[in-house]
Amino acid sequence: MSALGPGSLARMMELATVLNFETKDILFREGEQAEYFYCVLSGYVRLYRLNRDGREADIRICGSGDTFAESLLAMGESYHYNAQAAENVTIARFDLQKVRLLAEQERDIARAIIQCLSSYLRSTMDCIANDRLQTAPQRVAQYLLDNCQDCMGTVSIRLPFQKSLLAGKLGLAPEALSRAFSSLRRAGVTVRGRMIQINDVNALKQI
Amino acid sequence: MSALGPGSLARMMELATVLNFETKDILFREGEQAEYFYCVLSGYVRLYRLNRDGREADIRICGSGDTFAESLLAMGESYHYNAQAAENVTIARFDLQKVRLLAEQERDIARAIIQCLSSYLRSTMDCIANDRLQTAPQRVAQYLLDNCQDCMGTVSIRLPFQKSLLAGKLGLAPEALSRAFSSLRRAGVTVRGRMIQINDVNALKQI
DNA sequence: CGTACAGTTGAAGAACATCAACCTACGTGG
DNA sequence: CCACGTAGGTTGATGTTCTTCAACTGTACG
Repeated sequence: MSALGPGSLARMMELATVLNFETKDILFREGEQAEYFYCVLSGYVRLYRLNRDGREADIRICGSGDTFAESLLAMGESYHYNAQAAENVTIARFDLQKVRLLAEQERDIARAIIQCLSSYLRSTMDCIANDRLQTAPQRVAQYLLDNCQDCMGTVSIRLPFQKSLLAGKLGLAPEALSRAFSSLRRAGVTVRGRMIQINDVNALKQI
Repeated sequence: MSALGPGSLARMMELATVLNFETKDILFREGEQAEYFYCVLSGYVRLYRLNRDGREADIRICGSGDTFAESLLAMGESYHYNAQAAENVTIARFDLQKVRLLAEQERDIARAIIQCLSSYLRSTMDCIANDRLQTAPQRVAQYLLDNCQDCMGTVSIRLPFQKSLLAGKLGLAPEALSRAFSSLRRAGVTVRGRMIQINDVNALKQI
């Protein structure tokens, strides 16, 4: 949105419907007819898939400012994952068909879509590489490092969501995340609820 | 390309440089200044990342018609993975900066980029879900099913590349792929070199 | 004070990686 | 024509990593 000119911005805002969902509400399911794409305004939304046995795997955790199901602007008939509110959330919903038409007319909207898709493609590819290269403690260490701004000496971080959600985001069972945290204690990471203190950022980088 | 009008197509072709690489040649490395994006014309290109110990993990295997590094059209300064020829390949190379300008002018080029990014984003998200939900035999079974067209009764498939490349694509060590194939024998899958015979497609779907 | 939920810990097992040996198929040079 | 070397693939043995299940702990909230 921040990349749009005033005219396009206004026309996008006209198409937006703002909605609230409560924790664990399902926004849509895999296979459903896709009519909208979404932008998170507050809270977190979990995108996940099921296997035949009903086991769930998170694909992405969307926070405020993130969009999802945008890739259906180009191709879509139906959603290919489930979306669930991880907590009480506010989202903006856009009619896919109308945005498609708008993107044909307005260059800056098309450009914003390209930016957005590129950025998600990149982070999704990063996710594959991390899953395949890193162990659980390494993934957690990287998450912490990615989420501390200044990144020097001693830092404190507050997790923005539940640990079980972080576990899913990192492709781990909640127990594995817990064990990863406790194995990071020897690297100077102290966990108290959602507060995480890192004694030495450089030590963490060595993990 | 097939979605472009004649004018845009011609202007894109003007920007293309066709190049050949031999097996194991490196097209570019992670962190290098990005000047081009690529389209595979024949052969296969392996996109991969390294961890600190030098272990490699494949992110994507690109065959003919696939593009890569297109996400840099929106954002890029440098490549964020390595690209290596998995066999003798022919590729077309496009100057990123020039295509950026062209995409600003020509709507159909912007639309084609959106299509392309959407499709890769979708398949990359599928890859994450598969990695997290499926075991090695299941991934192999799904690969086989995805690559048999008619998909009824008995089918034969010829792998388009080496098994070690398939292993990397599926996020497995070569030994794990070999074991997965041998565990699929009881589901009626016979492997002889690159030829794979599936006795009963429906049985494979149950895996 | 009791209930519910998030998180931790322990024990067991599954799945995969790694290392090493071996087994082809193929091409080369004597 | 045969010995040899190489590269791709298989198989076995072993260890690591993570999942799963279960019991338990802490904490927030009515």
